[in-house]
Amino acid sequence: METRELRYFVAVAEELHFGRAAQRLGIAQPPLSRAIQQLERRLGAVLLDRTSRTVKLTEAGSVLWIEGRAALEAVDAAERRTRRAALSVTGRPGLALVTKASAARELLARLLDAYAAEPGTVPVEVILCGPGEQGRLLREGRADVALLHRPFDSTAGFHTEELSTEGQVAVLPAGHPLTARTHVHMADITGLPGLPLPRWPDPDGTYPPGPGPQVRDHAQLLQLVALGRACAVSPESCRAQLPSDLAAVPVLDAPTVTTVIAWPPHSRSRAVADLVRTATRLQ
Amino acid sequence: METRELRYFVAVAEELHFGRAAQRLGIAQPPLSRAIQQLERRLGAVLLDRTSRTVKLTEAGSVLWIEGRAALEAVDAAERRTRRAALSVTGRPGLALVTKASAARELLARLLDAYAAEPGTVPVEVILCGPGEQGRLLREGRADVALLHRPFDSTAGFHTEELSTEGQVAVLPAGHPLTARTHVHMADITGLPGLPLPRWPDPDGTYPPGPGPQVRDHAQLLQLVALGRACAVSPESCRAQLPSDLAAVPVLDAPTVTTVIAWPPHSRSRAVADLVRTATRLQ
DNA sequence: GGGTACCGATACCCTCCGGGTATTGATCCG
DNA sequence: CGGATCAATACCCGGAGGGTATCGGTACCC
Repeated sequence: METRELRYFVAVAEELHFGRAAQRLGIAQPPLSRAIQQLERRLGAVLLDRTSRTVKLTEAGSVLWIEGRAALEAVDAAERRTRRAALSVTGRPGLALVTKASAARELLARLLDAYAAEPGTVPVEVILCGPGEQGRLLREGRADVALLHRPFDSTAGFHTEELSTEGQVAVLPAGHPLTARTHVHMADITGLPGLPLPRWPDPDGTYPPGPGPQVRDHAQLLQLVALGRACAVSPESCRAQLPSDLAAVPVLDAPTVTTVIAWPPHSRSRAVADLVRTATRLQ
Repeated sequence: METRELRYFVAVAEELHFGRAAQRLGIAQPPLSRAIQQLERRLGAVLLDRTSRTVKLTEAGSVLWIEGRAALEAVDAAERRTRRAALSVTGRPGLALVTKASAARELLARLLDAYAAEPGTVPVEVILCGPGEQGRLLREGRADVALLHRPFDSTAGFHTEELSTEGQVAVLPAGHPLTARTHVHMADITGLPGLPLPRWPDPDGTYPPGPGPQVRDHAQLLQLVALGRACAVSPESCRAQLPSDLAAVPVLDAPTVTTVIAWPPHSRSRAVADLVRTATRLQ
């Protein structure tokens, strides 16, 4: 199977319309129809149920859609990583590390310092992204390693090593009655009048229904808490970045957050291995 | 990047010889040279250092070799799974489960029974393979789910759920002095005169150096123990399959063995999800 | 040191595959 | 019934991909 055929099929599977799919691919409709027919013949499988009015995926078509998308991602990742590796000979970055913009600031700093101090290391490019995007960047080959936070981020199909675990704290406006307590429980903060927990976007970018304001990153979150419009539950380490108008109280029964370093399972690069080793020896 | 180009490059990267690679690919050498040049031009990266006598991988070439192989595996897996999904409409198997020939016999039986009893299930084809091969079969798309045993099998880049954990026992010829003991430690059995621990093959099929006989599967192992040529450390559940001329003694400090069910991380199939759910609820 | 074997690159030709335009045929809708 | 929509078919063309012959450079050997 050629990647061209796969791209064609994925386009049709997503548009469920040959004309639109062809347009999206930048080709005419007839060659697209032919390519799909040929693919079906070669696979010995009907991928699409089509009348002259509608196009639907068959069982086999659904499988090829999911599996094919993953395969195309792998091909693109291979291409991107190769390009980056080629640049690193002449140009700068040898390794790209991705993490959430708002997390693990101190851990990351220590990691980069420790790694840079090792002999034979390469420059590390740090990519900061929004929550939940690390996995995608890693899969797409835009990064070589990631710092993830369980259970928030999925460790989807990567190798991981645990780096540190921490409890969580409730982040509240300074002066809120609860800030006088030495600790709270989840039950204490889930139903606070006027201070709902915010909603984070799903992986597809939409927000789950519910009360609470929509947030996209940690800065927005803190802003909302400062404004007295929400309260939040965050990993303990966020305390270091907390402005003076916010206060934090440990939440005893909130799930523990584990920071892990993750990388693609087949990675054989010496640089990735070194960085992971450095990270696990940090503590 | 087309899979054809990738296959060509991987062949050259593995042979380090254009002639042999071309032969392996079933084409002539000149078109292969051209294809690689074209790939290098498109990527803007030198992949191979070549003189008229030798061919070596560059840094970027190594990256593309590793990443490209993984990508090709993903493409092949997509193709195979699609073919199987198409067959399952007309023909038999809807789901392929792979496990070691010698392990989890009882657990597997219970799982298959429980799954078959659920509504809306599909036929499950059971594939038995040698130790350490499950991951490969899963990656290649020859199977949809696998039963693995940590820490022996790598859970490489899959999603997993733990099913059960068990201790390990030393398997010895019946009548051996140690069989009188209620338990032993690793130290008791590592240096037994005439009863070395056998050697298992590495993933590449070669055996690590050392004393101990070479074994490829559990049957060979038991055979060797029965012959008084080796002793073994195996998961407790193997006791049920132990012939009368062998005896088992718990090893207190041997690593615990965890049976996990594993599947490709992007799998969206209802059948896989059902099977996993059934498995986790087994206990 | 020249001859030779080896090996990747180049030159050149040819075929067929992938893409384009024009049209058909089927289905739904007013 | 007529028009609109959409996938399939018919037909043509250009170029990408493959083959053969040959070149040019390097190591080896008598």
